[in-house]
Amino acid sequence: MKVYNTLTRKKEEFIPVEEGKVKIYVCGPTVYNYFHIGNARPFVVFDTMRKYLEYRGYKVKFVQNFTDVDDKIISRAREEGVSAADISEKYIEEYYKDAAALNVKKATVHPKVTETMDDIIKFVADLVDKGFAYESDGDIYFRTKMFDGYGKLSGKKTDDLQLGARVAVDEKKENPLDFAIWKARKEDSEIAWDSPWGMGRPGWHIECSTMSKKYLGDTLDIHAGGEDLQFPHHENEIAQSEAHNGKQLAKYWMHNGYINVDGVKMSKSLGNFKTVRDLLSIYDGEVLRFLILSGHYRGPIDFNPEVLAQSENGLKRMRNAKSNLKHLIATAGDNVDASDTEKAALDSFDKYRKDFCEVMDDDLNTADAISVVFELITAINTAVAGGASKEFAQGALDILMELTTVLGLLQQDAGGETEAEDIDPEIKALIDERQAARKEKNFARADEIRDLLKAKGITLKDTPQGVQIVRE
RNA sequence: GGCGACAUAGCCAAGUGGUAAGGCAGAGGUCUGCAAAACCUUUAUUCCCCGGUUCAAAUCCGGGUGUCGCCUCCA
Repeated sequence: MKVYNTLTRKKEEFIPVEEGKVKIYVCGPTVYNYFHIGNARPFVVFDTMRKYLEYRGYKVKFVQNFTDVDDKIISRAREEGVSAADISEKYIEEYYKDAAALNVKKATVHPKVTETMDDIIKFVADLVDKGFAYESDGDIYFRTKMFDGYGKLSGKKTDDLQLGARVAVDEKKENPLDFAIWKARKEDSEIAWDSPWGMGRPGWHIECSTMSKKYLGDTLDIHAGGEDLQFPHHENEIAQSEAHNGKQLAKYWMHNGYINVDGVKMSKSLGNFKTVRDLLSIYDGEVLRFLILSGHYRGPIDFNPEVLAQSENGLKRMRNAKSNLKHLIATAGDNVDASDTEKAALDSFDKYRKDFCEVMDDDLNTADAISVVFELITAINTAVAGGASKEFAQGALDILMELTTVLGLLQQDAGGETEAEDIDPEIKALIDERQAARKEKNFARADEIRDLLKAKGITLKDTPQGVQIVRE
């Protein structure tokens, strides 16, 4: 597999540090609110990376943190008159709900900053001991000019950075580029931990350095996140970790592009965001996932109702294929074994498996992978046009599900074939009545019943194999 | 000011030297009592513009235009 490595600005062959195993760290959310669709992008993209690597037989250890101490959490807690922990715990729970709706699997470990505090303090103390950090009025700052590689990820040269352009230069620092790794408490009511430098809390960047080291060791295979984290967050992580450990932090750095609104980046500060929670009341999670995966992860996605509708319709085509196959299986009756033609068709589907892997191997080209799935679906639908044996329909369903599962699509049983015994007797009676009416060519009554059930979210499709029942 | 990304049909989108995938929407057709689903046909002489290299360029090189991003917290 090839992946684009931000560190080298090139696609490189992916070779894990340890054969057969992959260690991934993805920067997780700061839990002070529901996450928005822009935040969701890295969750979905790197979850897909993980699923694909697992599909290819790698053992993946996937770590995604929760930043549960932060200015925003503190101020939110203050506004609501509750503790910081109340806020962070609530939104961690909400994270899990929304992530599940997007078919994002839980990480192997979801560490929290508050539970890693001893390690963080030790990490900071080590950096001070080594001379890479210094105390100033209770704060600890990282001495960027001590670290030779500073700027190697973002491609920034320290001389070119326009200092103080957007934020006032802090005279507590030796150098304006230095960044806080420990912040002294400003008032007694603020949440704080005891440290050799007094009561305080960690800076943002140090958390990820400590948590990734704690759970994944000195060198990870893949460190990932949104491209806005490249600088300063990831640059600072490299500086801290490599200064501390003397080893390369990550072999591969992967960054996803933004989700835009009217061509402008969606962000909390601009206020032009849509939370996943709100979107889920209109679209189901797989539609959002489909949208995110329908473009290459490094490119931008413009977010608007039209692309959502397109994703919804595209996903519907996939769901129809699944549901039609299930209906064929359920109604196959005596037609059990595949014919020779069907066997040959089934064998030919292996082409799509190969194509799928080929495009995914090329820097996780999920857009092409989706295209391959559509090509498979066309092939299946064509083969199945005059009915199919149970064996064939099952074989076709298996490969369809094999590929879509890697993408995290078609996992929710929306629009599936409903088994006869699952149907409410009242509805079953109506369906039977409609079939009888159709036989007598009483189409007015038949259509009336169909409309009635449609209003209840049950769609009836008359197929050569009998009536197919689809729930919305 | 420094650094970087992007520009392909009505829309979304893949494609880094060999003559434009796939999806959505639209049009026509097949099937159907009608629907639905599905299948078939159709929709870019052309890939922001201008030069250049090459037998051959959306793809490489040079120049330009436009949009966006990072340099504060941000996925």
